[in-house]
Amino acid sequence: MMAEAEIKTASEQTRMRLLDAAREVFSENSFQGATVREICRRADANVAAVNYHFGSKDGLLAEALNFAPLAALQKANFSASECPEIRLRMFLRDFMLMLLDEKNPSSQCRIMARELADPTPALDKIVREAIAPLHAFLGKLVREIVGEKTSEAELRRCVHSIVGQCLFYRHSHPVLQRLHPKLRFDSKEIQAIGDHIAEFSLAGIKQLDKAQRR
Amino acid sequence: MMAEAEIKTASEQTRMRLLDAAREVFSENSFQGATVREICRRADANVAAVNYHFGSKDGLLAEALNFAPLAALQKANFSASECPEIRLRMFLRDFMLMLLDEKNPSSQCRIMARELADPTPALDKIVREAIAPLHAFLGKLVREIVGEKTSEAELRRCVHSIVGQCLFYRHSHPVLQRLHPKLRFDSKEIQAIGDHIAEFSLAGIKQLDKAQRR
DNA sequence: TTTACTTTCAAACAACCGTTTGATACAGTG
DNA sequence: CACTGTATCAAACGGTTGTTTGAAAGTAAA
Repeated sequence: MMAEAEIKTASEQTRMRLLDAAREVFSENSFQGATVREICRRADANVAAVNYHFGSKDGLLAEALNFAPLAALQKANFSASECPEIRLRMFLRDFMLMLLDEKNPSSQCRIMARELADPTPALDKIVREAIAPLHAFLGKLVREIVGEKTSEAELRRCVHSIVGQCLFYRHSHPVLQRLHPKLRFDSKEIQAIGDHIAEFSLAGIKQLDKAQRR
Repeated sequence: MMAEAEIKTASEQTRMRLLDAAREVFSENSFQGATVREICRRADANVAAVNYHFGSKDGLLAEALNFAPLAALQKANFSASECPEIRLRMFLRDFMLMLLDEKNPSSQCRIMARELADPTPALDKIVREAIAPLHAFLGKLVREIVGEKTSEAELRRCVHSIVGQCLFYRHSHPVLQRLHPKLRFDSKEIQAIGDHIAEFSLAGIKQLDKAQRR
């Protein structure tokens, strides 16, 4: 019954190897493009292992998703005592590192970004557990910056503008590589991108605030 | 040898039916998700027709792409005599209509947006003929607004911010439907989105200009 | 009509997909 | 030891994919 947390049975080890491989492959290919055979190859497991442990390819994806890191980011940010402008800046830095840094292990966000375009049976879970909380979090943050007068529709569009800028770099990565072959997305460049999005968005948000008073 | 432009041979008619159906199916599904059989079914053609007329599924996609409407938009905008701020506003309205309006026939932009995420043999053509010119066009427009002092890197990030906001609504359409089920993307809402992106971005651009002078 | 060429079509092809099967090895318990 | 449920494995299954084939139909000039 696994007394020690470190010592896992052989079965649990292959389960974890499968989950790791799945996160890798699903973040590199689309759901249709990712194959069970490739996942099992990387996990050094038999093709039947996926169906044995997770029931199906869908089930594997659902279990591979874990948005705890994203939630932790929001929680930490929420309890920070800084002003909302600085908190937005901080969050965007961390979020972009999570989205773009290859060394960052939380490829779940990359899967999430990928699955936006064509829906998967797992999309409902992604929306419920990751996207909806993220939009709510950003909505509150923006609300702190703009006044109460701003309508819900305009607030929502601001959140969309912020998220859209962030996801662009992930979605369009293959394109950006061809447009600007010399550009490297090291952690310094990623931070610069995060800062740019923060400044750009703060100006956009405050302009809306001003237009309201006019 | 086809004297009249309107009267086409039977062969050319099926070619066009195939291209129309291909644009439909490719804009609804990913490249991997779209099947040759479905395209031929909608075009009332035999399965072999695709390979006979276009060589392969790749070739069909390549020929189905036609970015003339997008280029026309840029050209018309470029020769307008308005100030750059208003031209940006105008362009974003038209561009969002092209991206989101189901009644808009130029589904090529929808295919383009779709293909950003996972590359296809046609991606090189898309980048060359559509994305690179689009970024160059927006780059010039933004350059007219900000001064000459702004660095190329920052200018590029502004373009990315604008394009990112636009593409977000196309990419995340399935997600937005679940987040805000009541929201309908009729042409009025699309124009409001375009205007929001314009205002939001203009503030972001000008803030960058001010930060420069500081 | 005969001839030559183009276009369509049903059928089949080879490759790959997710999933299932049944045998086999292996653990832990009595 | 035997027994039992779990985990792995090679192999196969049924289905779908893009593509090819070879015959049939259509077209147009000689």
